Amino acid sequence: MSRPPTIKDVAERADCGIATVSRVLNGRGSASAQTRQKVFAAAAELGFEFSPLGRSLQSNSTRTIGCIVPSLANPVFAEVVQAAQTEMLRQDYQLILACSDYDEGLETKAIRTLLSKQVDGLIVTVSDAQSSAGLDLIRARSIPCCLIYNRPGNGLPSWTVDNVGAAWAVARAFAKHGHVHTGFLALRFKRSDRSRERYEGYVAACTSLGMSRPSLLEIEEQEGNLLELLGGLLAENQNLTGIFASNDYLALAAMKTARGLGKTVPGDLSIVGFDGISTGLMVEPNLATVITNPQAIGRGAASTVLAQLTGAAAPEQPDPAETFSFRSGGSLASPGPDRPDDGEAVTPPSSYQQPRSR
Amino acid sequence: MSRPPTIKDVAERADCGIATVSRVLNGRGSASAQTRQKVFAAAAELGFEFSPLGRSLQSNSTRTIGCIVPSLANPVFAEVVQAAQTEMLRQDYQLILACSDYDEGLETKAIRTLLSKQVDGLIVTVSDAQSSAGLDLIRARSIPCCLIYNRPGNGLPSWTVDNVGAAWAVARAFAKHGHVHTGFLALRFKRSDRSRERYEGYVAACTSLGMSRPSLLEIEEQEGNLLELLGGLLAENQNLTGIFASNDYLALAAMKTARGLGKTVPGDLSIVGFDGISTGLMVEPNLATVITNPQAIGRGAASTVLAQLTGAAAPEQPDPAETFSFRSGGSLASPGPDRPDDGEAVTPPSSYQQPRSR
DNA sequence: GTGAAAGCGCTAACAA
DNA sequence: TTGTTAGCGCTTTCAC
Repeated sequence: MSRPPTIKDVAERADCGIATVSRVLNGRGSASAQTRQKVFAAAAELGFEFSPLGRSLQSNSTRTIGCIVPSLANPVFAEVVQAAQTEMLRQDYQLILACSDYDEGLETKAIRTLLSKQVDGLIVTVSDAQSSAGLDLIRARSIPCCLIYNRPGNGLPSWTVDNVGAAWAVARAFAKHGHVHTGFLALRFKRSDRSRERYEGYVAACTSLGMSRPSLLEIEEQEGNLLELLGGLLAENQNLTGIFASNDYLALAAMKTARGLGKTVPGDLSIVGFDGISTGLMVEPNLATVITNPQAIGRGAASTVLAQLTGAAAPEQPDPAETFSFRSGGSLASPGPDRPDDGEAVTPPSSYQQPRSR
Repeated sequence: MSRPPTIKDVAERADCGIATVSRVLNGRGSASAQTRQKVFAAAAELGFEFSPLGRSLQSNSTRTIGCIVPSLANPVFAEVVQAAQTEMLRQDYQLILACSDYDEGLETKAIRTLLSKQVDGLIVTVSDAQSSAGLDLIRARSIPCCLIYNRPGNGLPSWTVDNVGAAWAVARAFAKHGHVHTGFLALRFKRSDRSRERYEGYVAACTSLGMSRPSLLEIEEQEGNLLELLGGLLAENQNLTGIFASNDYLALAAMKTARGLGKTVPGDLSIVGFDGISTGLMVEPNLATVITNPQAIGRGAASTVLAQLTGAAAPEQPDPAETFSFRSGGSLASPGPDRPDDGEAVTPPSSYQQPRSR
């Protein structure tokens, strides 16, 4: 099979000029019924398709959107990316993916690379939206861009979760169950402004609600020995009756670790996660957590960028209160002797929430 | 900020021809030291970068690889994609992602789209490599392509897991523990040749090992009510003492469901998964499973495609026996009264296996 | 209604 | 050593 036919081949076969082919096939300008016929026939016979390359060079647009997330190993980002990709495809845009591995340097490098690749827009999560060199590059080129999971700002829109509101919901849940001394468990705290936002919101909420200031249980890096590190942390913080983990995976790990230390969950230690990944429902007891909707975020961010490109109206973002809902679960109960949770949701489920599928 | 400078701008500023700029900046051909100096200076001052578009049009290559997987919601694919992306980036290639959602039609459509986008190569998982229309398109254009998780064949290489070997390992583990009546649990069985391969291998192994022919517990589709569907299946198959699930997520769901039916795991029902996702270690009891290495597969597939592009030697694939290892766990024990597993691995861990990170 | 021609940014062949 | 030129596939004036 030789190389794909070009507009020239079609013109030759239809016995007309290339401009005519372009016009006919693009439905622009005029052409006699007969010419149209011939051109369509020729194109069909040759199996002709426009080369996006020639077009891009000409139009200076690639119908391509760059997407940068820290890691697909985090199912939340995996879902976001997939949803974004699906939405772009609907509008005939392609998604170029890059992972920053939670590294600010790689982040900036990836942005630079994608920009030089002439992407028409970007969807990005950075570790710190306020101080990101990469975002500066984007703004300098004034290319459509939408953040995800970052705080909006500096002129860039963002689809995210109301971290502070969610942290308050968690604090209220702990308070309601009579917890006083709780901790906030985070991985790579320094590299994630969303994690910090959750923490700060949580601190504010706890103190406001009359609980003691939550301890910060921080895990720096690698996780080969995540369980060991966690074991150390939990052992050092025996006074805590509850832990709010900055994501579900950590929460599950904490449950596991607590068990390993001979503690019962929720009897000796209550645990609440964040994200609402479906595995949280597979464990015993069920994981209490903050449910978010990565699909809506991915779809929304994609629409936002595409809207800027096409001049369409930007999609409306949901009310912050609708960006999450609290799910109670067996992992949260009153401290002391085991007592099952009453199952009452603190935040009512909203229509924004949708069943997860895989 | 105006549009990025072109080679012409540089030539003007360096007071020379555009060809000279091209030569100097690309390090091809010769140029006097002085000219070189001027060109470099001009390029630097202008912040010039080659436009990949012009280059592509010229060279007929986009430095872009398409990647199609069923879904990123499956952490195995998420890891594969990320690993592939990382490897491509190392060689300055971009990764365009598309998800087929386990739909053969979308699969073909995605392949068609990416081909028309002029990707230089493809990394693909199809639902059935033997009968895929999309793969035919790829072969027709003779574009470098590497399958993942599919059986190699029809001239296309594939990085995958030795599904049959792994199924045998699982069967041997069940046999060793004295199980006779077991079942194979699969989701979307019809749409996944890898799932079928695991099943067929498992059937062969069980019968060879003197166990009864395993039942096929099949779940068609959606999972909104996955747990309910599973409940039904398990209830209908009370005679089984063991279940081999075609992936870990299903395995975890089965554990949950079994508990819901008042069964103990592994006392009343032993469960073995497939994939080795890290969450399997967070549950109680630990999930016995087949550990695979998606990262190696993603990296390998990427290298394989890139090698074809650059003419480098294709990376060597690991011995099939090294593509997986069996991990024993608390979810597998002898049927009857609870008896803890002895923890002995059936397949020795190999250097091919690496710690998962997220 | 239609085609010739310029030009998008680049590389490579060919002259000079 | 260097510049000129001809495309790569396409869109878009602008004459005809």
